[in-house]
Amino acid sequence: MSLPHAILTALVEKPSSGLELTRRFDKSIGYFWSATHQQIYRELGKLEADGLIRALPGGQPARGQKKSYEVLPAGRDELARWTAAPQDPKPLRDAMLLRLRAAAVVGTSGIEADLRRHLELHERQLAEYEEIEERDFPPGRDSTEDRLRHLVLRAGIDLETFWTQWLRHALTQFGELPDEGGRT
Amino acid sequence: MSLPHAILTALVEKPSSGLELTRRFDKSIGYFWSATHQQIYRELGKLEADGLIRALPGGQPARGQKKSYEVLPAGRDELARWTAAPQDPKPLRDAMLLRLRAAAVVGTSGIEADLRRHLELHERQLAEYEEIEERDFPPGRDSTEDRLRHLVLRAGIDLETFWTQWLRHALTQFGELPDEGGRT
DNA sequence: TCGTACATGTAATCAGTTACATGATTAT
DNA sequence: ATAATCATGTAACTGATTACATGTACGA
Repeated sequence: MSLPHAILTALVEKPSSGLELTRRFDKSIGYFWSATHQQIYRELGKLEADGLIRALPGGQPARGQKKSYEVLPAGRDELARWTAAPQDPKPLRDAMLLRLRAAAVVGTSGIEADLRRHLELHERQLAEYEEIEERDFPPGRDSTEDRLRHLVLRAGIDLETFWTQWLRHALTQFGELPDEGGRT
Repeated sequence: MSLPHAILTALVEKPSSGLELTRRFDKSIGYFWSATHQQIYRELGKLEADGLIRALPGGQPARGQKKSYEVLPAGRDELARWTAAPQDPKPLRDAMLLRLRAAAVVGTSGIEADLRRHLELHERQLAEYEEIEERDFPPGRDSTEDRLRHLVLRAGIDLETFWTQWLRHALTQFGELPDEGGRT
């Protein structure tokens, strides 16, 4: 149940319309909690009905017209409550690891190309994160808020670093492997 | 759409009943693709209807009676097809990172205790993985199948190592932070 | 007036979770 | 007999994804 809180966080940072939120969920917050515009509009409706946010005054009408929201005190309270409440980490769920486990019994043919492709994708993501770090967190002077945001970005950087290293290591194994590991 | 393939992989490794699969999904395969018994029984029904698996001969009847399944050639083919097919990595979705981002705007009070708790949980998981590595992959002699399974376990170990390090780093930051970062 | 980008939404479907129901087997 | 455990399932709900629908504003 984190999507409403992701939206609240984004709206506290800056009041926005649905489409603006959608764009921000394509980067920034979306780097660790993605959402589509359909999810966002639905959730905005619920949050408004629950009295956690409201449409910015300036009476905008219906369809096709921009409608911006801001967080109400109740919304800020709910966000603070959720942030402090204990939550168990979700167990890992990764399809590539599953595919390698499957490859151990049905053969590895075909998977190597996709490992290479994933390596490229993770390298690209890592480069993007590192650009952001250079741009937004120059060495030396992080404010309190910046320090936390930097910490989150560091997690992204370190995770992408892990994946690129692990994928490179995986690919070295493939040079030594027969193309078919399964008993077909 | 990976659950059926996780089950196929488990059943190729060893024909099993629903409950046996459930137990194996609490460890082993479940370490990177978890599933509850409800999901598993539902999926076993679908896989049987689709002709990818079948109940082991020895005419078992209905409720309360054990019923084991094995993978049919069509199931093995489908698993090989899925393993080789390109799939995009799913974007990261992590509630703890979101909570820290939220903490940057509504204050950090309360979250530190949960960071410590997460650190303990990840340390425990890491220790468990390392035991498995020692027990199942002694240095030197990995077969082809073992090499792939070891690779997957390494990913688990390295990921847990990352989390423990990152959480420790995060906690050092908290010593220097005021309890309230938000403008209440 | 036509196409394109902006902007907000609905509907259907799918995957995962939670709560509950039912029967068989075994030990006390 | 009865309680605990093994074993298989149903039902309801929630969250996420995919496809589609509708309307506005603006430039060519």
